[in-house]
Amino acid sequence: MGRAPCCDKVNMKKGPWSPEEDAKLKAYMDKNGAGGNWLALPHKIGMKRCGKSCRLRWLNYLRPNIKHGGFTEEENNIICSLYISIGSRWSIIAAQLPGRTDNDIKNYWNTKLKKKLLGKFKQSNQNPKDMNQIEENSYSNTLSNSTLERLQLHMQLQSPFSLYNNPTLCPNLHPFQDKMTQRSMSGSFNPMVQNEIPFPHTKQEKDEFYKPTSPCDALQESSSKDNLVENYYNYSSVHINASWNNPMDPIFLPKKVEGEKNNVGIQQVCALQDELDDILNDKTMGYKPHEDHIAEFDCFREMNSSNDNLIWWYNDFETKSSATSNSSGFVNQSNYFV
DNA sequence: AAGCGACCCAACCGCAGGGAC
DNA sequence: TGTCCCTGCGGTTGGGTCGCT
Repeated sequence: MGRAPCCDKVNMKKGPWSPEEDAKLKAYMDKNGAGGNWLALPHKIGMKRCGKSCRLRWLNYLRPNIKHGGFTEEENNIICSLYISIGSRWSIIAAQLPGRTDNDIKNYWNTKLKKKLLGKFKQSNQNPKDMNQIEENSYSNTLSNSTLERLQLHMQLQSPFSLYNNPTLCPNLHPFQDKMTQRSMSGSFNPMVQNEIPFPHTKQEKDEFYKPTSPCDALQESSSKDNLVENYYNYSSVHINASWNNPMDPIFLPKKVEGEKNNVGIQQVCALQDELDDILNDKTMGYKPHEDHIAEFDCFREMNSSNDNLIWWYNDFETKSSATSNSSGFVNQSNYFV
């Protein structure tokens, strides 16, 4: 027994909306709103449309203050940052971009941004044999396309010119995150162990975490600690769902390169957390990146600046593959945590 | 001018979650 | 507590458009 359809699909009109339908829906919505029942709405206004279709049309097209196309550099950066951090949570990403809909951002990402950032890599025919090996790799096959894309972007951002590797541009870590970063650099950090996930667990850690470190934090300190805890865990749940409950998720994988003093992967994740934390908790009254931030965090220029970047992913696999006798870079990396 | 493929984006679909009963 | 219904979300589809040959 399948779920009953949301409406009578036989008599429902599908496909593009006519100007008359738009006008009808808009007039009703302007006057009455959906009234909490989208499914009943088409019947009320005498339209042969599914309620879900009406809702979608309203939210994505007819709603006031909707912007279409013309994404700015700032919006590009926000989308990139959030996608790398939380993945395809389009509704969350859209919530940070006033006037943008999740559908719009999703389409924009799939048709423009993703190709700009990843296209060169995928189109390059270098080492096709090795690419096949990557395809056949058992671990990479267990990753979703979204995760693989995030891995590629994540590693792309490890360029020395990337924002998150530039101490003058990278947001300061919260002392708690900094501490966790140091722990990860010292080798004592193991994300396979639940208690190692950088949440404040003990009373001492929680006190340290919530200690004000800036005027903005001090402002938050004035609100109740319960709210802070709730906000932090609400925010954290985004990360848990996105990757932290899956230690194999690439965004969670620190880059382990012999001789590297800083664990860049963890720092990037912490920086993204910090940034996203600000956004989600509205500390910045809306995302307003510094001009230098925008100028330097320019993925596209990075991609175009060096042909070396075209083979960054392959090289990373090579590095890890040669580090041990195991031929699979991914397997090596996953074994690192076991 | 016609054919073809690539690209774009509005719209659809199925699923998950939450609230009401 | 379980079921039903509705909403919201993310993945996918397919028709329109554009550019190349």
